[in-house]
Amino acid sequence: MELPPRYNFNDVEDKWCKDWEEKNLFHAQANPQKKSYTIVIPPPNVTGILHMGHALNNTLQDIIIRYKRMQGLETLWMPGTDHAGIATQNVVEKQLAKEGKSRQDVGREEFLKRLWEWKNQYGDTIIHQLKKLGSSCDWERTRFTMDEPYSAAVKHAFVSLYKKGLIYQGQYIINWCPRCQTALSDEEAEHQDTQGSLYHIRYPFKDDPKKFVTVATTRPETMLGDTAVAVNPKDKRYKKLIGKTLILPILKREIKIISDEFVDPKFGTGAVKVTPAHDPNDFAMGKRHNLEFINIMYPDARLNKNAGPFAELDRFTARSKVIETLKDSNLLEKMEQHSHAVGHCYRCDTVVEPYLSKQWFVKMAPLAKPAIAAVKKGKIKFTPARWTNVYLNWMENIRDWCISRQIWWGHRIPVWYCSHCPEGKNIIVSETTPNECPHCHSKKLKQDEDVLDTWFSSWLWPFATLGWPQKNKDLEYFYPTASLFTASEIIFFWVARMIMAGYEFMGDLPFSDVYIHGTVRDAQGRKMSKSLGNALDPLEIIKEYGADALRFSLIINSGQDLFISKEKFEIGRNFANKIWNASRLILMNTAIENKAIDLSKDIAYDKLDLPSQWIISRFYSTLSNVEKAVENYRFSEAENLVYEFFWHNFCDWYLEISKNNFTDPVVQKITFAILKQSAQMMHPFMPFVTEELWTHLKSGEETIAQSAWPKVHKKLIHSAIESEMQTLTELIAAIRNTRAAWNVKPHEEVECHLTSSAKKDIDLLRDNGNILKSLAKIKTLHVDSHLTKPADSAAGIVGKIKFFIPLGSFIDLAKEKQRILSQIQEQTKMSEGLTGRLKNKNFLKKAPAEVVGKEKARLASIQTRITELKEAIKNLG
RNA sequence: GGGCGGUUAGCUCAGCUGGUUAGAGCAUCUGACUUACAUUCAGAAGGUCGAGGGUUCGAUCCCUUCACCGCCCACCA
Repeated sequence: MELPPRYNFNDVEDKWCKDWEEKNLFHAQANPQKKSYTIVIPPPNVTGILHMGHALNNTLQDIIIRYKRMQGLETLWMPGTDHAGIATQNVVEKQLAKEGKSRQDVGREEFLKRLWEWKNQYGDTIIHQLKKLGSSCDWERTRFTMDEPYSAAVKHAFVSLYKKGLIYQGQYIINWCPRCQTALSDEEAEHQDTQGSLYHIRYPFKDDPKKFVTVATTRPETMLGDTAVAVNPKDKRYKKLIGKTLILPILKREIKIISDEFVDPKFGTGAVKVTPAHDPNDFAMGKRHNLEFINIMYPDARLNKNAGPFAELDRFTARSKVIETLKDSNLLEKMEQHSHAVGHCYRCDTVVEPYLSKQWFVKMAPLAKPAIAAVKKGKIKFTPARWTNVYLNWMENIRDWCISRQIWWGHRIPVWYCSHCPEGKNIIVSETTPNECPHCHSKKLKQDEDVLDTWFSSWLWPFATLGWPQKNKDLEYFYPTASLFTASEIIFFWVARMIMAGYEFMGDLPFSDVYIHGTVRDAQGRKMSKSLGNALDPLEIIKEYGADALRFSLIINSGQDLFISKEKFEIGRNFANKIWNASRLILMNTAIENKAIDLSKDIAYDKLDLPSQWIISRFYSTLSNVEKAVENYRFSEAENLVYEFFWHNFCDWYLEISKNNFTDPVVQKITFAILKQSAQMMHPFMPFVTEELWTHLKSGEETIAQSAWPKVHKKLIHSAIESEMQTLTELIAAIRNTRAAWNVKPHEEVECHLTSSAKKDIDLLRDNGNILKSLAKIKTLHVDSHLTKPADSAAGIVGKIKFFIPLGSFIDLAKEKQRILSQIQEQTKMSEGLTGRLKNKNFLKKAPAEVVGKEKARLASIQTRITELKEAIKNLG
């Protein structure tokens, strides 16, 4: 076999990427003969470039998809990208800015043209990168949230919700990003703790300007929009003042003191300035008390004419000017340090402004109902389970969803206004562009300028990608999907909304399992980000270590949040190399004609020697445990299992033993069959190296990706065999250990005497003498049930087996004595502890008989061991 | 302010219904060019399982208090 000693992953991975795609291997089709297993990819943003989070997310999906595919299910992994409204628009705006232009300069139509150009040029980047990872998506189906059919689905969803009265338009305070100049949903405003100041400002009374009420605020510039001061009706300090008139400083506007339960008497001064147009609470108070709503800002957060002397200033400049002015007129009582959470735009990190504007909203409570019930009933399960509460908590307190965005990249809201009909009656909501007003037949219609929140399209992803609202076979066959893999940040944005959409539009859940994986961080625990410069580029890792290594290393570290540094990828690279070289050894030494070996039929298991029985048993018990682990989403455990089996059972022991017997056709068969099935077992985790090996292991034309997952033969799993072999390996380890302690050169062969009081052991040792001799480098081996310790020999014990290695000139009696003495000490300590426990009446009464029995046996063996050790010391003289 | 998670070897983490001597990888140290692999092999050392209290015959595991770290949610100006 002409395999090179160093596994060349770059070439191999490129080759199979191409091959799989050319064969369109992962294309799924409705097939009533089989059960379906569907995953929809969390669509990365078209602007996205592959980062470690994607790598982890997609590896997880690929593992389970490949696993289920091999298990014979019709697996569909639906890929695609999200148009990512604001994010993408920002990218192209930056491009324009380099030419010194704004989007307004070029106009909507031209700007959209630019966006599409950008999308067509760069939008597939991340798709290509996902392929390099080995993702076995159905690439033929790749979707984009702004594809024509998908857009139709979005419109359909909007219109259908509108018809049910679940979508409404209204003037409310929303989160406004002054840089993006658009509304944001509550989820899109990220709260960051900020050290700010709490300003205490004096508002003088109209009828006694020397007296005043002091209010506290963190945003003093908003005072220019104040239309009242509120106090708690129960607050004794202010009770008498309710209804009095104050003079708003600077603008000299007369405002009233009102009372409202909302006010917390304990915070600040107990008196709150009320700015109904710039604060959500004040907005509510404004409605309750019929206050005036004064908007003091332009959409870019400069102050407008209503701000009087501060008009045209930026909000933060205005803030300091206001403070200065108040100081000058002695109306600033004090400034306190105050830390509070300030909302920031999740796309550009600008401080968001609570801003009064007309927006579209979705009424969420009715949608949440079935989505809550589904999770409570366990129809949808979160893994890890603790996310269930996070989800339920949010859903039970859900607020209406602001879905309109004042940007241009996205699905335009399917609403038209008739310029002839009166306000309020002029709205036309339609899936298709209307020609005329249905009421007055006017043709003067104008479409709503806004587009929909990106998430208003992605919440339809599990079914809109399958052709909804059209009814078709695919939708019927592949929906509901099976599992969804995502990070916790996305639960509210996407997962919760998909569940609601699933029930609302499909009448059924979108998926039954939600797997929430950890965040990938750097070695210091910081999030990976470009600006910090700590981001490891998965593509670089793929180049340097291989995609299999990237995948394997990420997953084996993925118990919770991952702390990743470059060296962590060595484990995967080394393992791939190990697999490669073990295969070389086997392929170089075996001549297998019929490559389809069924270990349960083609081998006389009962006649095999211990190591062969053992490796077969180990393989099937590992396989069975891997299945359990994957089914329960315990991926890192699954990888640990295959790693342990392949490296430390198969390579370290079985292959080492078999090396000497490779001429035996039975050993060849077994070795080959185990390698072949191991490759299959490891394929979901390391698709490339296993696919490459498969070309040498398979009998037909199929790829390993399409091959059938090996069947667990329970009859070939024997714990007795596994424990016998364990005795043997422990004995070998103990002999090696003793040799090392005495500085016996590794290749120097020694004499060894073995004995045991159990006949079983004697048989075991006699049957496997060759193995002992070769692996423990023993020249002459003496096995005897009655044996006295040879002079000048080092001794050791494994279970009931004692071994002696005559060391002649090597031996240092004092040192050996010391060794044995410390062993005696250790054993005595243990036996004392055990004796104490076995004398405890409560223990004997309450502990299960099984445990008591085990402890008794343990004590007995420790005691014999102690006497033996003592004897050994006597023999030393 | 509410909620959740974490604290186990120098580092990163397993330890899945409480029960032998708490495991692995990396790093460290000793030794080995053994013809599959030095991305290797053979060994060693390293832990009062964050602290206190409780439940139990028995606690890394259950309860409780505390400390520190992290995350999420939140309209206290």
